[in-house]
Amino acid sequence: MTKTASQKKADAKVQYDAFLAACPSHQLLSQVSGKWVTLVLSALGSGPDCAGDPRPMRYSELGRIIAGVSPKMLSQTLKSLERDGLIRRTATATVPVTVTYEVTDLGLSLHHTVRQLKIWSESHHDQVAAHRSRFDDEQVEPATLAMVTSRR
Amino acid sequence: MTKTASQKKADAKVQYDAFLAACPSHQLLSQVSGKWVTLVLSALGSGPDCAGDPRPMRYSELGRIIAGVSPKMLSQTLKSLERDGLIRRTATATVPVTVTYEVTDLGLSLHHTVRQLKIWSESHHDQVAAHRSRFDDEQVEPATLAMVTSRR
DNA sequence: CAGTATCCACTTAGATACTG
DNA sequence: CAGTATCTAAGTGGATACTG
Repeated sequence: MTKTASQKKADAKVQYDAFLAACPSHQLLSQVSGKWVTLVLSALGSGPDCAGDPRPMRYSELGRIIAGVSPKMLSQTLKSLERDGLIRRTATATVPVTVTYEVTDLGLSLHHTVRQLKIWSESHHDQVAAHRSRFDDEQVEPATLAMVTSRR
Repeated sequence: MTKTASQKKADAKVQYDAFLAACPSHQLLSQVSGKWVTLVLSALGSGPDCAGDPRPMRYSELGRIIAGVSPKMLSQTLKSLERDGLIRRTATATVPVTVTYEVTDLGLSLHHTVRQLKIWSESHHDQVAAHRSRFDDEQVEPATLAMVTSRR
């Protein structure tokens, strides 16, 4: 039995998904674009004020600085960063236990790379916003006309 | 009536979400990390083989090159990129109509910035993978012990 | 203090069918 | 050719309560 067109398509998709999943840059991108990853990385990499030097911080300190993060997301984010060797976790056996996190050299180098993206976005933000509002204005015109004529 | 603790917390969260939503670099990051954005951008910015020069391409050509993309996601991605001024859409009134897309200067500059990230990920991929497998091995040890003892 | 466990709501993407 | 419309499935984040 020969393959149908939809089977071939499905095969191609699987191949492609495998490729995407194996692609290092896509892995990185989806990792880095997690809602809290960059916040943790920049807190740890640039200090609490995001403008200083790298400094180890405790779990609860991160939770305080990164407003709105839930314990779940914080530990999830920290764990995945630690897993990838971007941050280092240190537990000291006091009572209660003290845990600190700090960026590794690897994490710091990623942080610097991501900063470049940040710089791009800040310096081109105006242009993007301008394009966006102009685009939206153009799109709305026909729609509003339709709305006005159809309304009542 | 004074605010309860949970109300204050909710307020803080709203404030924070508004801040995040307004933050240009986070907007960019979530935009760029969309599954198809980088693929479209690199197809348009580096040609079909991802190693050439920028060249205008047609809707169906993009659909063919970017394996696995549905028409819905392709047009959605193209539209948002056009909205932000990163690509330009040109329709020629032939029968049937011909539409081409090409990167703008703005889009090209973003493409180059993202390439830096790609380069980072490719040159550090080994390190990350090494950390990851070592981390996973360490974590599995106690779990396997539990599994072995509990199994049957 | 430093998390884990659970449940729920919501966004997103994919398949599919249809249109100017 | 170049899309749009609709429905559904799945992954993700959030709130909350609990634990060593």
